[in-house]
Amino acid sequence: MEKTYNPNAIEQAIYQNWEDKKYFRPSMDETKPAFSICLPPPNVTGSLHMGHAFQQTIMDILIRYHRMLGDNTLWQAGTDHAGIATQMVVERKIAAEENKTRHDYGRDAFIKKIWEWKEQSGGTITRQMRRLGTSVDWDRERFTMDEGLSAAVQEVFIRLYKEDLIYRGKRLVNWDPKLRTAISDLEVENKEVQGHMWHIRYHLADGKKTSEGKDYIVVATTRPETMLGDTAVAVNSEDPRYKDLIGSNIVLPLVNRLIPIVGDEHADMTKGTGCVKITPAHDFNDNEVGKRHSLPMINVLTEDAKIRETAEVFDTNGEPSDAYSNEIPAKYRNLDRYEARDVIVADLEALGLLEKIEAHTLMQPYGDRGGVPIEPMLTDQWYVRAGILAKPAIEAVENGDIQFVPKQYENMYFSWMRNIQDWCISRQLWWGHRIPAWYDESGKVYVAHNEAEVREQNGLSADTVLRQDNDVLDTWFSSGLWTFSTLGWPENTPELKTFHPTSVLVTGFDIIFFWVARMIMMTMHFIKDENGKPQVPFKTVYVTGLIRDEEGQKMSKSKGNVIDPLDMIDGVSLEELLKKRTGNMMQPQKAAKIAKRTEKQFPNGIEAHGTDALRFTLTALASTGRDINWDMKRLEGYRNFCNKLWNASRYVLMNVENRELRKPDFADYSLPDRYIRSKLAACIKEINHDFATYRFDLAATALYEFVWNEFCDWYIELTKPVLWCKDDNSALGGENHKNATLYNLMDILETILRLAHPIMPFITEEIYGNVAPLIRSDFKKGDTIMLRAYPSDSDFEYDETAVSELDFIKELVIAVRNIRSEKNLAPSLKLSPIMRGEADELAVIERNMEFILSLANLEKLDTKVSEFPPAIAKIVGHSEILFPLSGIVKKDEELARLDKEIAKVNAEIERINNKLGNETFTSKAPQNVIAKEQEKLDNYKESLNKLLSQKDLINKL
RNA sequence: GCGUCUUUAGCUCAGCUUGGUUAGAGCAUCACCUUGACAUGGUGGGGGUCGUUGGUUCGAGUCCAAUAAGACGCACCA
Repeated sequence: MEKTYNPNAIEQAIYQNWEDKKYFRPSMDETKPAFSICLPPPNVTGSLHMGHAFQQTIMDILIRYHRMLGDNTLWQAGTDHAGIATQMVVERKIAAEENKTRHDYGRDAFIKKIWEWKEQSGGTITRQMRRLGTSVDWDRERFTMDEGLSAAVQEVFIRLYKEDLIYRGKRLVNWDPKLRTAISDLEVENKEVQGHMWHIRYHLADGKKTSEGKDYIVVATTRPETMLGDTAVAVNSEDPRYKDLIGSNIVLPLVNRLIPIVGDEHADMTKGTGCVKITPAHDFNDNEVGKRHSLPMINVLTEDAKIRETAEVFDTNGEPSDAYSNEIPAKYRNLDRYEARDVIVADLEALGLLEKIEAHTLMQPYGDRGGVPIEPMLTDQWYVRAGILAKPAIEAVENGDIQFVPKQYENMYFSWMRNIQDWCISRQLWWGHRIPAWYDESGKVYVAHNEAEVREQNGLSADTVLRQDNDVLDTWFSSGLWTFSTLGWPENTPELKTFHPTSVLVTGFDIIFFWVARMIMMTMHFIKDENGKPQVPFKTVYVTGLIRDEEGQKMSKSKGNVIDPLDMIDGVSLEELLKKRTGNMMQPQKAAKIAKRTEKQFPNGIEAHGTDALRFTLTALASTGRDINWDMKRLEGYRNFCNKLWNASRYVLMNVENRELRKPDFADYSLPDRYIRSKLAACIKEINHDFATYRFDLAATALYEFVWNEFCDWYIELTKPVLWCKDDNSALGGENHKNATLYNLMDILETILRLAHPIMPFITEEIYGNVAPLIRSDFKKGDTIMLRAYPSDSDFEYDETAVSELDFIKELVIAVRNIRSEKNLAPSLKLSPIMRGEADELAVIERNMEFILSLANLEKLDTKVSEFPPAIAKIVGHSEILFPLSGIVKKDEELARLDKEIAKVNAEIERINNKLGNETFTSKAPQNVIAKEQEKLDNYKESLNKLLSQKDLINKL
């Protein structure tokens, strides 16, 4: 093995080997429990970010752990087709390269172009996943537009339609005028913007007056251009100012449309003027008001949010209507919505109808893809009746069939599911699953698998003209089927039977509504067990926090604070990092600031740390449900940990070189041998428990603590006196002892590697290849650690006596080191202290003398002295270690040290005395607590006595 | 407005479920040490009135209430 750990040199070759050998496939051993995870399919246009790295690390730990437990383990992976995102990527590409739009191509040719792009560039993220070491079954990789998955999507659509759970209707949707498609309210991002509130006078018709004698009322709006579509003004029915006007009419300015005043609870007497203009075709609240009062709806906007040539007038049910003229004043036609706003405001002002303009801060909805304000728009769309599907989905979480970790996310789930709205599933895009619906010339709709089936099922002749719906389905519609469509549904495959329901879903909380909720609804509707009971898609939902930057800010391209996980693995130069962060920006004016901050934070770029260090860091920070503020220093620390493990392994291997190990007699194990076996037993138990309870952070800490603080700091040091012992007749000497300790070193190391493998797959595999063949006869060169058994509680025994004896010896060694440091004694100086104390403790010392002399660097440690010279003393256990060093040490200094110790012990004694003297404590506290306090008190008193007599002794010098 | 979460050492975080040693870890910091696995190292040290206030209790970092600051979700936004 190389002297220094160099992850770059090992990781990629190891992964290639794993993948070539198909180790990631499930065993398909039906006698073993099945364990399966579906990877939340990343967007095919995406690249790996810290959130992916985090979640995939967690998933890979679970998968590797269960695979090593012997479970029949499947990690199902793939990508989704990301309708809008992918279409935009390819549109930009053809615009840049060929100066063409998708319309120049035409639908079929454009879709072909997207497939070409997908073949070439769609694999970025899956290539990156391999660098993380993810053990997904690549042979089963799926894409939501695959033939099989598309068949599932079509089948689901048709069945839901036949069950009347899908319908088509003219409804108000969130419309992205840039992308010219409906988007879901979850793709809408509300941003605070500075706007205005315009107060506009609407004159009353027929000479009516308000109670104050005015011939107009005032409405306030932030979107004056929508007034072209007003079909009423609402006032509250209780409002004394206006209730008498209900039923009378308004003359809508600029348009001269006669519209009614209606009484509706939506109008809040305490807000604004109390009068609200009602535009049912362009506002969600107004739309509700319109329905309550059967108001017509007038659409005045085109699909790119310009004022129309002529308005579309519908009745309250969305049927074309001639209740109002469709004319729009000529000067506003074809103006963009914001131009129209300016012109309309100016015209109102000119007419003296603009009462006032106020500055107003409002939350404006933006499309998160297109980046422009969305517009509520009246369009024909397809909907899923989500309320009906939500019911069993809510129950599944209520009754514990599905559990969220951490639990508080269940509240978020419930609050969303209990107010669920019908789900608009149609999108006006070309890339996606085209809706399997056909229309005849009269507009009648037919739903079936294909046009031929439509004709056959409905007895339509060959010359009946049919045209297919132009729209495609929301990407989430297909990813909502992910857990079962990837397993082969609607075919009844063995995989579906074995791996469904899946075991755990690992995802970010931001996706609970988008995806988790829909997956639960869809799965429970379509997948039933042999008793007809709806199956859940997964039993546990593990929700991760967000990875933020070191200041707690969200990582985003626009903030320029993104750290690419691969840059932490491979390293990156400052130049390269600056290029990544400031190149190709939406807001180039921020580039200078970002560059400055980046230069300050990473003056030398980012060093390579390797995948294992990155994974370990993510694991150590994964306490449940908390956001993580990323800390480079922690990554460095865990890279050092990898190096530590690497070098400890080198030490072990160097010592077993050219040596045949044999399983030792138990009697030949040294005290440290038995001690480390006990600590390992505890560590194994802890880590198994932590994995079972999703406390990956605790598992990582336990491993770190054991490897560094027990194995390296103490045990390895304690093997040196045995391995270097020249005297075959000493207590530690001889071939049997050497063999036992070496075997034990290998035994422990081999187990550590298996224990650590799910978290740090590469370094453990690399070292294991060198270690296992020397000690495990069932492991052949070229085998993998991946498929070895995970360490279990029963592999090692916990020996309490060994632990307490070695703890005592550690305490003794630390006491010597302490004195050296306090008294500024050179580490090379060989000391010869003496012991005074209890027979039991002295016996332990005698039995392990060579370990103590070696670790504490002592000439000798006399336990059989009866006359004690003046000395510096330290309390160890119930004994004292004495350093007869009066010549070197100043009397005053030593007295001061003792006084400090005495004061400390006295403070403790007083504290406990107070406690025990408190009658309410002794009468109410449980016996064992009191006994514990009493024991502590006795120990402190014993220490105090020793310190006092020591002080006496020094004083007499 | 409603709800959830967070607040512990200079920094990043455990500990709170189930109240009971002197509140822990990594990094940073200080001193010493190039000893034959490792300077990406070793040894020893310093550093915290656990956001604030009140309550319950013999006893509160831990339970309860209020409050402050921050994050997030939902609703509202004429």
